[in-house]
Amino acid sequence: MSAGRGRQRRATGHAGATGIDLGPLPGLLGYALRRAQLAVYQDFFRTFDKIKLRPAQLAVLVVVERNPGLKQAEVATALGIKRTNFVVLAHSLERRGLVERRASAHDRRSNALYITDEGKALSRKARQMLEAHEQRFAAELGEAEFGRLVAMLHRLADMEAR
Amino acid sequence: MSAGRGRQRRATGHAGATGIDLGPLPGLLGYALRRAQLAVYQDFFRTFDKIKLRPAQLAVLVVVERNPGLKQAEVATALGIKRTNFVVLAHSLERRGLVERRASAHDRRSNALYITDEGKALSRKARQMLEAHEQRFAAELGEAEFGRLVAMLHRLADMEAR
DNA sequence: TATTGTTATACTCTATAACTATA
DNA sequence: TATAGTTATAGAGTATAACAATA
Repeated sequence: MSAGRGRQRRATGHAGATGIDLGPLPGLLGYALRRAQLAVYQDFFRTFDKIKLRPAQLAVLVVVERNPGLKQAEVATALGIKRTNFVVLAHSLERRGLVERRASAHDRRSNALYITDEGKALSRKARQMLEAHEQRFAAELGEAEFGRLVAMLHRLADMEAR
Repeated sequence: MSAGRGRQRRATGHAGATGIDLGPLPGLLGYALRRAQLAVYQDFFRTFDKIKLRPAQLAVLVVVERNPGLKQAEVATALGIKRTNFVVLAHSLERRGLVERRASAHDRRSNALYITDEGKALSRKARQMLEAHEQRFAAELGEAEFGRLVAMLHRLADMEAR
């Protein structure tokens, strides 16, 4: 019996060593994602503490640098941020002189975003930190596996909902 | 020239199709993790809306079921939750009659946690939903790749900090 | 003294409603 | 009417400090 019993995914015995039975949790994608996300973000915060950049701030800086003149709403939706929450984010970067908001000429409702020279300088610094940050994880898995991991994550993120 | 130029990781062109240049973001582990985490959690919320269980609540239920009599602090640290934040979490499960808190006999400071019959019944329902939830993503990647993904995530999570 | 559970508190992230000024 | 930016607000998740009861 017990022929085609299907999926198993038993406790992978990953970590903790608390002796506590986590049951199916270690085999669950969401649980593994949360643990990895936590570790990677921790490393991000440690790495970028020197220049006080949070992940979302860095993402905005990068997008604005590569796409000068975008409207706030465009940057926001490109990054999956609600435009209402984007306001304070853009404000924080503007206050620090990293990004400029200019009222658009042909549509005076919208703010066009531009990176400043100071923003570009910080972006250069950030790129090096980013490289070191990424490299720590890429080295753990090897470049090839690392690439496959990132690709798989995007594939899951891009799945049709429903 | 350009011989050993090292890491590249250019835009993977994953999604969005907004025409906006995201630069290095799609190649970044943290960015990919955030996108995948979001998608998987969205699916979790949709799936478990019927029984109104959040990820952390389910995790506690599972751990308490498999390890009857654990102290609050033990469950909390096993799941990477601060004991101070665990209080409301345990309370929410107790109010719903899924879990019981009994004062420990030999250490009257601590609460021992036990799953109730109602909790067990919900846990059974949850297991089926969990199976469906997981299967959606496992089917997208295939079981083998899915397993490798989860293993890689735990490996990153278990890396030495520093 | 140290630990367990607890309260209070604060900060971030995310989400919704409603306003304003433009279009 | 619809859209861009904004404000206010509320809910989670996570963090620290401080306290009472107990060890």
